[in-house]
Amino acid sequence: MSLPDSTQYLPHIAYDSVIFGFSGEKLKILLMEYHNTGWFALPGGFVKVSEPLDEAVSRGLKERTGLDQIYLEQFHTFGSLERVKPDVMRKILEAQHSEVPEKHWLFERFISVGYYALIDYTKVEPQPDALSDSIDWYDVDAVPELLFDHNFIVQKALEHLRTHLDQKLLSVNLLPERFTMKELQQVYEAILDEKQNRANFQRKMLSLGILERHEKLYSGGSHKAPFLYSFNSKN
Amino acid sequence: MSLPDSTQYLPHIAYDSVIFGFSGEKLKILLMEYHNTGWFALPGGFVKVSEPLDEAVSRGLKERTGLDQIYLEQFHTFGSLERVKPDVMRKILEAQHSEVPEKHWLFERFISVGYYALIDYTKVEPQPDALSDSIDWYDVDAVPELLFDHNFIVQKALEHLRTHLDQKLLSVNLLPERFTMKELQQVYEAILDEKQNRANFQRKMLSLGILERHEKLYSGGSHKAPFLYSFNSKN
DNA sequence: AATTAATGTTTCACTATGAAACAATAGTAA
DNA sequence: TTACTATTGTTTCATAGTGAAACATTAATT
Repeated sequence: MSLPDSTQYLPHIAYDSVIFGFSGEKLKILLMEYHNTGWFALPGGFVKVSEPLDEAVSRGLKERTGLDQIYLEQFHTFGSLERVKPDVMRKILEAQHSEVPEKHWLFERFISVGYYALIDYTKVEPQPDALSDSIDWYDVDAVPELLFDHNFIVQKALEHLRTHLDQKLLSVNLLPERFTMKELQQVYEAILDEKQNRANFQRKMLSLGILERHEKLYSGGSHKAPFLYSFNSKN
Repeated sequence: MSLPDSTQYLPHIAYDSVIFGFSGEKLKILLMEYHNTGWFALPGGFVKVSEPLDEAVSRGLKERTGLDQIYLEQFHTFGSLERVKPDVMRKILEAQHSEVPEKHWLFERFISVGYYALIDYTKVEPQPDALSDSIDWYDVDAVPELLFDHNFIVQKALEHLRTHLDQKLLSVNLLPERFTMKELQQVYEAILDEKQNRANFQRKMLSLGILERHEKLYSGGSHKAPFLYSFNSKN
């Protein structure tokens, strides 16, 4: 495999994406592990010379998750000098390329635009990219040490997600088409990292007028069966 | 005057700043007018090769306003293709340089990071930069047509400011050290673009526990004198 | 001393919210 | 059939917050 071509991409500009999913219990993010290094990092990429920034991120996300039409939000752009670590980048390339030149555009300074994505965990088959061994889900409360400033980026993404959870009804994107009230509450609790009162949560959600109630879900348990809901597409 | 040097700055990366001030009645922003073109744009600039992004913006702001230690917030990064207009950039340069080369780094595609600043209107003597004739205050509800996507950038900055007004107590930065409750209310009304109820506004502000009450301000009017307040520095 | 205009405060109805109790129900077991 | 259990759906009640209006205070003027 050859090194990425410097003429195809804008130099100095990258993006990193924090891809959130909900396992049914915990909030998780996708992390990559680089070949032969044991190093973890966020999935990211570069912007083609004639490609909108947003589209570059969508493209990368599609490659990594197979999903199209994902909920994507830009939250911050990272441009400190501490994040510049050409040696690390060199080691990553050397771990799988026999011939790495002295100078290369990937060793220069990058300013990175942070995006987060919310996806239906059940629909994804994570795909590693050329540089990485594996890509997998990790609990947000057990993220390993990441390269560059990526732990900081994850933290910022979480903050942004929390503060905008309500106004944007973000939970839509983390659940399957139909879900129970309990599942919805669990998403909220996972994101906000705090318990919600069951009765009040239900009242609040129903009062928003964005939920449509469907048939009951008979799970086989010896207790009342919950209704299934979907988000009202009119909103 | 010579053209800016391509080796000194990161190519393809710019910033634009929406600088808000409060006149005592209206919310205003600083706009530049380019030499010999009649064109208006946001003040912006480029990032030096070894300079943190945030610092580049602070530096530009200091040059434009003379102020240090300004409240600055990054709100969005703009990377569409529509914003790429090399012809416009060429005309701006040609309007004051006799010799403009066919190729120049300023004519290439730029991704721009948007910041907004909140400053004390009374403390500023706006300073034009090399490319601009003048820099002046304009009411946010009467912004002229701007170059590139700058009208869109202003709109996004306003949205961000509005949604974060309360949580970050942003009004601090738009007022002088001591101010009346009425002035504080006027800042809120100017930013939110809607009237606030006087009694409730006062109650809410006082209940936050962030205001310190000082002596009264005797303006000479034949009516009760208002107290002066300052923001409690403990917060 | 009366008047005026702006500011400071209180009241009251109404809504929102947190905690708890109550009601309904799908399955299990007697 | 009938109790029993676990979970979900709903109601109640006390409390806090909010919007609109009225009331109270006061600096200057007449």
